[in-house]
Amino acid sequence: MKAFDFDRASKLMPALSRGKVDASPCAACSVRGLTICAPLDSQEQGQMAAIMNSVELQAGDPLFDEGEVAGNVYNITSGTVRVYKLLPDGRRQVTGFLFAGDFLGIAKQDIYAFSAEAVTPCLLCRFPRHKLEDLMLRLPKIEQRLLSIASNELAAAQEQMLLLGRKTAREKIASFLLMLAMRARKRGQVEDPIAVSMSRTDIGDYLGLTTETVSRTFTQLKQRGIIQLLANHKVSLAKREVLEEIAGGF
Amino acid sequence: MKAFDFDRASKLMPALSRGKVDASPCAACSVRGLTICAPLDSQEQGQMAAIMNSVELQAGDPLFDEGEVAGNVYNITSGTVRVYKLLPDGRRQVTGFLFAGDFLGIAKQDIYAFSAEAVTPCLLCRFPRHKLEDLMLRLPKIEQRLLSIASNELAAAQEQMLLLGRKTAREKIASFLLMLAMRARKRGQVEDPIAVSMSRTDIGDYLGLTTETVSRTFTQLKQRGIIQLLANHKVSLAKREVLEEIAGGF
DNA sequence: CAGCGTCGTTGATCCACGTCAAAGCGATGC
DNA sequence: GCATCGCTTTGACGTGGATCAACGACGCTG
Repeated sequence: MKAFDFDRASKLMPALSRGKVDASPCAACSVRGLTICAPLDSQEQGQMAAIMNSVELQAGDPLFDEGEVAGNVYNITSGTVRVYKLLPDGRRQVTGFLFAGDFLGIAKQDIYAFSAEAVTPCLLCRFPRHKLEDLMLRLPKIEQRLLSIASNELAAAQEQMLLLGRKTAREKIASFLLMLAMRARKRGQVEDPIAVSMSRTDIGDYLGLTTETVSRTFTQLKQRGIIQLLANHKVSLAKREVLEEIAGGF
Repeated sequence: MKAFDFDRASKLMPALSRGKVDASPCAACSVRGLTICAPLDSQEQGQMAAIMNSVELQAGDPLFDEGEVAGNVYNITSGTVRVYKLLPDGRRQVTGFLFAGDFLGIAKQDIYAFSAEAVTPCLLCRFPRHKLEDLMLRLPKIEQRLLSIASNELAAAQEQMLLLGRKTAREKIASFLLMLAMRARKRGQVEDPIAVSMSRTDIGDYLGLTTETVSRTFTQLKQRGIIQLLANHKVSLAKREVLEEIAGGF
């Protein structure tokens, strides 16, 4: 398990060393309503901003690795992050994709239970855990929000277990596309031609399939006119009802 | 989705209607150290006990169904509970087994995201959610404990996704047996001849396999001398190191 | 202690998906 | 404009686990 390379990270994330943030970085935040900051008033947001640093990542950059001391939590402002676990022989399970507005870093004890990497270029807000915990004592709303986020993630994890354990390849792909559409809608983005920002390999590792099966299943759905594969990794859900029927109870 | 039948439940759970609890039911509780009550002093435990009801279940009894209004949370005192989700055509994914000391009922919004049933006869402590939420405002330790429980469950869920998406049948069974042993140890029970309280079907639905495959894999491990199948659903982990090697990074 | 129902085991066969291999197909750089 | 590289697609083939079908082994009940 490779440790987080802070020197490399500093070069890759210029904002990280700058330290000082803008006067009111949160005022302009487009995902404020979605995330952990949602229940806070502007004075309280200021307290959050005071312990926050901005982080910028290139596609492929690691955020942290499984087993590492969990020093920070993150809020994604833009971009896509993948979260995954590895088996010793290299088999990988992507346990989630995170988008703008999503929160990252809830950890049992003080050790990350998974690794995280940028899928696309990303902007994030980083909070040192111990400072956030101090702040939680004064602002219990944060802790409540965190519990609510954890509950939602738990429900999503159970849905994903149902998918991994009991759905066919076609049902998995259909569920995946609908999940992307649903989450794009939640953060106010267009949800018909959805942007599929991750590779076939990432999708396969998320759904418990190989890239070949993912590719074949996309082709099959395309040939039946259920989806359209467009340029720039966009996918149109031509027959959403059919997709919903295939997904089966997502 | 069948709603929870309260009348039937009342008959099945005599303790439920009794309402009044013993003077200090928690003092004698054998799982106090493991569960949500762990961080509370005896006066605070009294406050918990005041909003608590005892519940007794027979094997197979439902606790609640997915989609139902999440009115209660539970603490398991003894027995085994299964938590699961269904697809419309009846395919089932067991998302977890719960044992003495485990907490049940963290729900996103106010709707259960899964169903729960007794696998064996069970004793539980039941807390009405709204009363527990009131108590949380006065005892933030409870909320912290709940967040900690949720974090642990999240880590376990990710481990299970790795298992479901990327492990072979043999690796799944090995991981499952080691998980049972580990959890038996945590609650202070014997962990070598482990008690396997659930059926092959339950195990299959937990691991994303069929009963036949579960049975064949058990037989295979037995023939290789790695485990022994004893009477009364007990299994001895004859060669635990081999099992750990097979499980691969659990 | 015989009869019955549930659960577990075993065998034969099938198929959805994995594996292996090679050919498109954009992007990027020279 | 053409070589290169990574990603995706497509094809041929193999296989792990599912399915279908008996059969055995308990535990329960009368």
